[in-house]
Amino acid sequence: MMAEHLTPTTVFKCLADETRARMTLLIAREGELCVCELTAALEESQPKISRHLALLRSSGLLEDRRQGQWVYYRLHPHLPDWVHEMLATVLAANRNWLRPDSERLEGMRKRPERTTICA
Amino acid sequence: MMAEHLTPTTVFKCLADETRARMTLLIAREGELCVCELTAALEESQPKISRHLALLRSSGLLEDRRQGQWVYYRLHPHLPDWVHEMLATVLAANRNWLRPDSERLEGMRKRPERTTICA
DNA sequence: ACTTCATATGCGGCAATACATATATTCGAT
DNA sequence: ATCGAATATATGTATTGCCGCATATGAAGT
Repeated sequence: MMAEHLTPTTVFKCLADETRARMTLLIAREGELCVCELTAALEESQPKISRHLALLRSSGLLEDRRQGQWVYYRLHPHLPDWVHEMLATVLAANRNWLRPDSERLEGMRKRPERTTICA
Repeated sequence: MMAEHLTPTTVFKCLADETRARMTLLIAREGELCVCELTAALEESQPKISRHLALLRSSGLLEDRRQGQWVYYRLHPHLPDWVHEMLATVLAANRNWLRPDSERLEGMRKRPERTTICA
């Protein structure tokens, strides 16, 4: 169910759940995060995190890549500009709201090291 | 249930319904619209429109004002900046998506004339 | 092959939400 | 006072969405 159409409603539905909003903004902020990092940062169960990630992926908002035993999620590269702008705006104005999550992420130990293959 | 906090999730929940997203963007575009104009523009039943407007109002996204027999809705004046920015971004990039609604609005006859009391 | 760690998914239950229809309310005009 | 237009709400029902739990998949190492 790959959505290249990505209507406003679709995007808003994706972000209308607190877990998904926190995940998405954290990913937008960090660039790329794996499931276990999100599980730790949000302090939610792994199945719950995975569930919401699957929804965000199938909606076309996120893209995943597998590296070893980990699966990393990032914003989908073909995301329309307005979605990026929107996320940036929301992120900039709601740093406090996201702070607990980002702090737990910082404090997380044994974070998987990604081999920076990125160009 | 006036929302002074207006978290990202709250705002996104408001816009996660197609009817509400169309209404809100149309109002953001036009400045102010009454129920009958929205009913005509979206081609939806009056109770449906009214219900969604009530939700948007009680969430703090919209404000209403009564003039004669009509009730006009506009974006709530105390809306945080990021919400305005967000709506502007989405609106600018999705004019086509909103076009059918705005065209029906244009083509509507007997639109109530508002006595421009605005400052 | 077996174990371990990371991630994904099927299922049942529960709560939230949306809808259509019908009925109230409120205002302006007669 | 009464009528009609505009808007709101109430009710019953169907749908959707989220969750927890258990289990399945898949990769890496022994």
